[in-house]
Amino acid sequence: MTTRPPTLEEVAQRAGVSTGTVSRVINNARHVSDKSRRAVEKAIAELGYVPNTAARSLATQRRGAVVLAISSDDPALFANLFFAEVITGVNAVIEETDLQLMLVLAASERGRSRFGKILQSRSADGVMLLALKENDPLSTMAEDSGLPTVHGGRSLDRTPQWYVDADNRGGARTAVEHLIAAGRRNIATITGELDTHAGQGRYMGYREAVVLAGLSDQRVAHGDFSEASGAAGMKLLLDDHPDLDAVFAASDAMAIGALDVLRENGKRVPEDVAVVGFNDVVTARNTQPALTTVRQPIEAMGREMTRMLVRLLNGEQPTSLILPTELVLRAST
Amino acid sequence: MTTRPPTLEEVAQRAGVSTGTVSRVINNARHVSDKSRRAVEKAIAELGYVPNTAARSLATQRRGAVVLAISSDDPALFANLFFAEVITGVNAVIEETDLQLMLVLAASERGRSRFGKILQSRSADGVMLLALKENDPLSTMAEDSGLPTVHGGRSLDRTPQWYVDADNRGGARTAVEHLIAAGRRNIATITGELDTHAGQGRYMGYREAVVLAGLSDQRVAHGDFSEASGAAGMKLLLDDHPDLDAVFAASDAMAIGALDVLRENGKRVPEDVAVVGFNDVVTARNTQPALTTVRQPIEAMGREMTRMLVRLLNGEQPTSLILPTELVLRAST
DNA sequence: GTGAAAGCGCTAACAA
DNA sequence: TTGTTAGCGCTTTCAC
Repeated sequence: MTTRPPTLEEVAQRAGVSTGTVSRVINNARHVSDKSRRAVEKAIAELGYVPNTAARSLATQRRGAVVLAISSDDPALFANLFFAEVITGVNAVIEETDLQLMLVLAASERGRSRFGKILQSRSADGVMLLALKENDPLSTMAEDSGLPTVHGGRSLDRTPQWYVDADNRGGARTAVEHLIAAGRRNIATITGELDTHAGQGRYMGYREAVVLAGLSDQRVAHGDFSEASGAAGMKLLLDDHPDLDAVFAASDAMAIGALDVLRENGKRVPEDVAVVGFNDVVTARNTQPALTTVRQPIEAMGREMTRMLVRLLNGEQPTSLILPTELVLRAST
Repeated sequence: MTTRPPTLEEVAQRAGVSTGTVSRVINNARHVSDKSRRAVEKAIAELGYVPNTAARSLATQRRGAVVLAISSDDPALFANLFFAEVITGVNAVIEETDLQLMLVLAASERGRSRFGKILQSRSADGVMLLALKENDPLSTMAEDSGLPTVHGGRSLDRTPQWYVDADNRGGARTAVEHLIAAGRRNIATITGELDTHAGQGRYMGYREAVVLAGLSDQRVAHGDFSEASGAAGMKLLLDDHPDLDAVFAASDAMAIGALDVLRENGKRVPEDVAVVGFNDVVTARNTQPALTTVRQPIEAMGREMTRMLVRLLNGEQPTSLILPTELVLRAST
């Protein structure tokens, strides 16, 4: 059944021209007469010719593929949603090109070494890296490989040359300013991991907003983005600052944990305490009450990362990007 | 900077053997003396040699890659979660092999034609298909291509040769039997789209359970898996069968819609009406009350699909699989 | 057990 | 504008 696909040479014979001409038509180079072009196109259509990608790669030294590497040890749900959205964005741009998308989930040691192999064997022309953790080994590997690399997000230690990130700081600031505008004065925050750029940025955004408004920035609990840490943080805050009237949580998961604790402690949301989260994953809509949150342009990040990489592959100079976030108002504020 | 990677020939020179021998070592064929083998391995290590995949593909006529194609027009959230989990499972098995994973999200016409190109140009050795819709064009394309193809899920019209599916019928039956065991007698269902295998199977499971218990299977509303259709279905059921004391919804989203309507109508869950969903996506845990649901082994589906494809590529005969589901008990029943 | 050499299907440089 | 041909880096016969 599986009959060998036609080769370029067969197309040439059928069209009555040389392989060089066929190749020129396919890669639509100049210097081809209309006559030959038409003959070749006819032959291609008749034979159902499709170029052999391996042969082409070997000849051109280009792979026609890019890899999206995701390094995730994170709590499954958030990470899943996040990467699904990123992939959707990436795919949208990839579809407009002739590139193919290779996916590497490099959580394990094994995954990392596979990623290394791909880089070394030049199986891909470029890489997009979604390193949700700091100091990710993948980042160094990609750099060492010399392949064009675009990062999603930044680390604290060093800013990659090409990256797309969400405006964590601005988003947090806007969220807290919203609380202030709504008349809240004793605003607390539950931070994410402060050794991440996102965690740091969101904390800075909080401080900026409260300090600029002449309010105290001392109502702080430190979490790690997880629901449990949000609950724990909320308990601490309630103990230490019983006067608080608003909480900005650096993730929706933490906000959800905080909501639970507030409910247990008989605090009404938003009457007694307003709550804002960050992310807008599914859950935000289904909490009680629905959670006001800062929406990140996750799909757009995927799109822009891909556009950036494509530019890089074309030899153009792209610009790193910080994408704006959006405050989504719901019942919790 | 980007210096050309070492070739097999260079390894051969360094090791003082022929390229043939190096190749034999790399593909660990027999007929290599320990001496040569060691020399070659040393040279490989020293040079940091990694085979050029394009050249290898050209020579072997194998691509060393499989494609996971997802055809999704579905409501973003569920589809995202679903495919993220599948991908995780797929990746886990892929990591154990030398295969590379290509991802094609073929929602648009463009995506479909890209998929076709991949098949025709033999850029992949096999394909995994996650066609969330029935009668998906991708399915036909894959079949026509003659490439080994494994399906996730089945369609109603025809059962693919190789597939992995969840036990929709059994899961539904178990869920409803649970309701019966809990003393419910007037059990309703909100079905999913009945032109899908999953929708049909879950409906059948419901009927099986109630009929076998000597109860009525007439409390039925038809939905389309979406939250809105769940709400609509629940309204109809409440009108037509005010005596109902339990609802089995064929998706969590519909269950959530149903919960809202029940609340609006002053029905207590689970006191007045017990509710069971199907799927166990994130939201299920955060509903009020938390939703009892049938959990599908989504990640396992990804894993098993991949194992099946790998077997096919190895020329073995796999067996199509129906994976068991699990009832997750929470507060809503 | 090993080496030599003929491809795999395409591109690109050079000649014509 | 077109044809010819030498690779691209690997695998795999076939001799030895």
